[in-house]
Amino acid sequence: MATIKDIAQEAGVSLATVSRVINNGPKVGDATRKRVKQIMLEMGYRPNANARALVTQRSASFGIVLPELSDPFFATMAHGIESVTRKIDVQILMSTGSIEKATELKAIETLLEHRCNAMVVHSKALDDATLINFAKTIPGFVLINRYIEEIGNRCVWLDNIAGGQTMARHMLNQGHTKFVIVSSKYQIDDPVDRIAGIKQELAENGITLSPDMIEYSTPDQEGGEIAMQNFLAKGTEFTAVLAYNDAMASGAMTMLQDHNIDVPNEVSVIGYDDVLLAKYCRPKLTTLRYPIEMMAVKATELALQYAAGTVPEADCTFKYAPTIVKRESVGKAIS
Amino acid sequence: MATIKDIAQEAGVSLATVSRVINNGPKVGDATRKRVKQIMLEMGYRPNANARALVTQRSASFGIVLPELSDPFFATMAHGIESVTRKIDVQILMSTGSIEKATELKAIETLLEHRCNAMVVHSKALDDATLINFAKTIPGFVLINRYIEEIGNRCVWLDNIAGGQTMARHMLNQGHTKFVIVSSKYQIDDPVDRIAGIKQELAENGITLSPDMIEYSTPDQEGGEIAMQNFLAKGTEFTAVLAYNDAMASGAMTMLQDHNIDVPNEVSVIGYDDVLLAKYCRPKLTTLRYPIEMMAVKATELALQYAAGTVPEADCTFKYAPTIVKRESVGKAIS
DNA sequence: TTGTAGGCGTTATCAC
DNA sequence: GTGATAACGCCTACAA
Repeated sequence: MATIKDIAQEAGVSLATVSRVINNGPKVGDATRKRVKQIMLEMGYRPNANARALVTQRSASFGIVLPELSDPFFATMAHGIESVTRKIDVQILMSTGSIEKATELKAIETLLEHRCNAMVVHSKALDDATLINFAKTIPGFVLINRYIEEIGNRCVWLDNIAGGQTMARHMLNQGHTKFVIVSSKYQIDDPVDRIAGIKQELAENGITLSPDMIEYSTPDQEGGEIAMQNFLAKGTEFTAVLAYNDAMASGAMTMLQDHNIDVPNEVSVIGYDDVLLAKYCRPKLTTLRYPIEMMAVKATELALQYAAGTVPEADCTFKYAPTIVKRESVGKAIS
Repeated sequence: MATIKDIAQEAGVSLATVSRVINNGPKVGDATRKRVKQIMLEMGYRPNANARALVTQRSASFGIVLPELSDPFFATMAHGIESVTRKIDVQILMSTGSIEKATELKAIETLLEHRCNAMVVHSKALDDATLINFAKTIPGFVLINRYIEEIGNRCVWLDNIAGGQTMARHMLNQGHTKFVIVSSKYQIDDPVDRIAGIKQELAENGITLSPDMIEYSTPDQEGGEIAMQNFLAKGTEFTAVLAYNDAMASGAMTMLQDHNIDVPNEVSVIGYDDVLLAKYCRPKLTTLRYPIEMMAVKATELALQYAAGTVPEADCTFKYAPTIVKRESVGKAIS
């Protein structure tokens, strides 16, 4: 592959001149510039990103670490990130850390080896201290979907407590009083916070939730089915189910329907996330919109800013609140 | 950030020795090795991937170019790729080229600038010649979802003609005779081939499809709705609809249901791809399984092999055929 | 406006 | 076993 040297030789100029042409440097004669460009084209010259990153001390790639791509939620997140990096001609270097401490750590370190100075990371397993430490040494380090007070200005996150409250309130407004929660068995912050929010809102309305009104399962369609099956088997009485996410909500609905329980006429179901399937399942799912794409965009811009040394206003915060999307799975409580 | 030089100084050895330790080189004293490792740990040393790539002449990252991530189909593809690169500690460098010639080209070139020597690319807009040329200069260049004869051993693709035949045959077997196709308005190979396959199969059964039995629209839920709306508006008679993909099928079903036409009792619908939503929509979608994840894995392994110089058997081919997944959206034709 | 030279962090080829 | 030292391809003062 042709190098800058080859071009220089062919054009009869020095390396420096070619370099200037490549980088649209200021002081190059018009004729020279044109000729060099021509030759670069002919020889199919392609700058070596590695060499450039080495000397420049900064990579042209933007790091992202997320659990996995097959989940539409994360795919959407990646899409948000990509939508901004694309505009500024920056490549995405992707690392996956499947919600495991070791993998997440490794994911970040790999990005570091590539000298990414801007990255948005989704980490649930790593402890605060580790993350804080990274934030202090990596200029453009930004966390998404997590809040750590000490580095609050580098966190783009969703208020899950508010989310839980909103879900509960919506059901309350429809007259529901018998609640059941279909939650995730992975006890990261998210499910914990959401349940806290729900309980809080219910408590304010004089309702307490006994532990057996919560079933924990894998946060997917199947998990939702199983959780609902358990409630049904236990003979639990309820008219409102609050799910950890849309997939679980969908699974719960399926199971309900299999038992000839009508949604939303007999039982109401609400999801969380508002991913694609919420629109596709029948009845269409009423859910909370997790503005993940918007948040991803914000996080990316933030990371880029920090990396560029542009520090945002002092202790600004990037907290988002989920909003309700009313579709068809929630109805008035049967009186 | 600490460099190999810092380590050497601190440990009182030469650069060469440190380098050997890092790469588990052969001739290093046990004591020295241990001491150096200790110091690397203490100083938080991290090899510089760029420097390494520069001198080594090969990148530790695997390139992938795809249209976009928000589409679950491509997210699944990316997931397949990631599942193999993860095992061998290789990072993914992602480029998006939104089915446009210029963008696709740029996506590949960027990867090249990073000196990726293995990549799997999904390109629909670039012409054969360009792709063939890349295949000849890039060791580990592999195409996915596209077949070009000249570089057939670097193509991992799905037989869409067979797919079309399979769809049609399945409907035929249920006794259907009145067909309608909901296709994509983007005239890349895929829809064209599928329609060809369908027509072929129908022809063998004495059925010809007039052009107005095909509606073209955007290949998503909304496009499916619009296409179906058009058929309904035209008063077209049919009992079987063959969709370009699951999203369109789902849209068509929704529109049918909105008009109180029962699926599958009055009209049968079949999709293509078998993405997540096929399981979520109601009735559950009968569709063709596009083994994209498996194919992505294959493509990745292939790219890695080629990049390593291991040439697979001479003119091997990597053609996949979609298989039918029977769910609930197809029924016997009403007699 | 153009050229020279030093260095970015590694690996690899020699010597010792 | 270990240590110099020359690349790798590029950028960037500093000279000319």
